[in-house]
Amino acid sequence: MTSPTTSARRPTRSRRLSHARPRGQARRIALLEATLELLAEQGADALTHRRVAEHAGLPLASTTYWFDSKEHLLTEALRYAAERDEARLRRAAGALVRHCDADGRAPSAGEIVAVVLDPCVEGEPPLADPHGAERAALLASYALMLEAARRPALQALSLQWSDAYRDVVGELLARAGSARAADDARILMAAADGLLVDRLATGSEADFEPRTELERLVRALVAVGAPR
Amino acid sequence: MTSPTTSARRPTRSRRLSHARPRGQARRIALLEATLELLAEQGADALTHRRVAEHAGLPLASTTYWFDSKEHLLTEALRYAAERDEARLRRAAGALVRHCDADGRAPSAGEIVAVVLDPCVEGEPPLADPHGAERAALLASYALMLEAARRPALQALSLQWSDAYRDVVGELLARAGSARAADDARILMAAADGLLVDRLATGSEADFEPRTELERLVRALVAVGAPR
DNA sequence: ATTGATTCGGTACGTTTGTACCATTGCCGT
DNA sequence: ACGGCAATGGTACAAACGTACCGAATCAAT
Repeated sequence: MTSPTTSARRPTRSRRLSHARPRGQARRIALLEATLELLAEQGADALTHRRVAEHAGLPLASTTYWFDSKEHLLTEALRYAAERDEARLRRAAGALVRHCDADGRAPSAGEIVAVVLDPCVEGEPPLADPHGAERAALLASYALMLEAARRPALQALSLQWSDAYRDVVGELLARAGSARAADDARILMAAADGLLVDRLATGSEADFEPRTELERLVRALVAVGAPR
Repeated sequence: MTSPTTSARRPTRSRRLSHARPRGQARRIALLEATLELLAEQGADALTHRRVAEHAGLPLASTTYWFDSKEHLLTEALRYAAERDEARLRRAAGALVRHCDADGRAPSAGEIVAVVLDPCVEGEPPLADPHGAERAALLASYALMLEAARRPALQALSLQWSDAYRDVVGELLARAGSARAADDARILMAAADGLLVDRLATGSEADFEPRTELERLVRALVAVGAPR
């Protein structure tokens, strides 16, 4: 395990001083990302200080230096994931709106779905990068929801995340002609979450395509308008 | 290290286990239910042999007697939850179909949604707490999905669960006039899961009503029919 | 009543866990 | 050059962990 070769390999100064390891605040970020990746790859019960540190290539004590406790580490990791994903969503939606405004047209169902699914379907092959950052973020976000279901401290964070999606996607749906944009956005996001989780959980990555199913849903919602 | 067989045994001479601790196979079930409740209340990382045993009111060694390992216990608990929920779904759907056949009419959107949401509004005998039962079953099923996302052994179980829902709900939607019942069922189940998780995660139990939102969705899907 | 198999439950053991401690190191204003 | 303070990282430790062990209790069939 340990290599007590104290005399054989003296730590060369150049190697130590170069940023082979992140230092300072960058180390904090590295620990957060290691936490998210571990959460997605191994599950919540595999999250330990030692595994996080090893996965980040950092010493054990760095985890307790930058985070008060294991719970604090998990909370901050989920906040980090939420903030990053919300920023991504607003960026993607803003780009779409500007693009449509320039053309003087409404966003299509396909474009709206593309914004929603942006982190999940970069390229078509989902198997190409099964342990990638997108999958990690996705699984981490669902792990957050389950944690938040029983931990009030996380519910505010989860609510903010959910509201952001409904706000942004609702704006897009309104432009597409939805008569009840906020409600439709909630349904669309719920369906997207459900489809993606089902896809991950069943491993049936070739049986159906979330994108086409969701486009059908958007068209149905917009076409039907408000009931009564 | 094989666990005791789960094959059917002849009934013991009398139901004498009223006041005493459960014994035999009943003890196995008690451990499974304790596992599910603990999973919902405390999360996956709080699942330990000692906590499960204590929650079931049984000695520590009973957990390793009836289940080879902690992983085996978790797997069997999720299988138990899936089988029970699938049976409940088929029972509820069958009752609705018979009722509609007797009246010579199609099931309404509200009735279909009621079948889907049935576990959330009706307490079941094995889980005691009327309000906790829905949460426990729901959270356990979502925990299963996340576990299955990274554990192939659970994907078959998760796939069977998902297929059962699509099969049963698809039949109901077809009767209601859906032109693409299987696809619509997938969307409806995904939306239901997403809405319920969002409700649990954000704690916004008064902000919206999944039932009315899902009825809107069903009407939209049925009305729009097959595109192209 | 005796027997053999199953079930029960107390206990023990080696490992892993979260976290605390503290000497050392790098950075920066003086 | 040199203090100081933040950051680093090796180590320590009690508690909790999964699991193994084995005598006692219970049951079905003789």
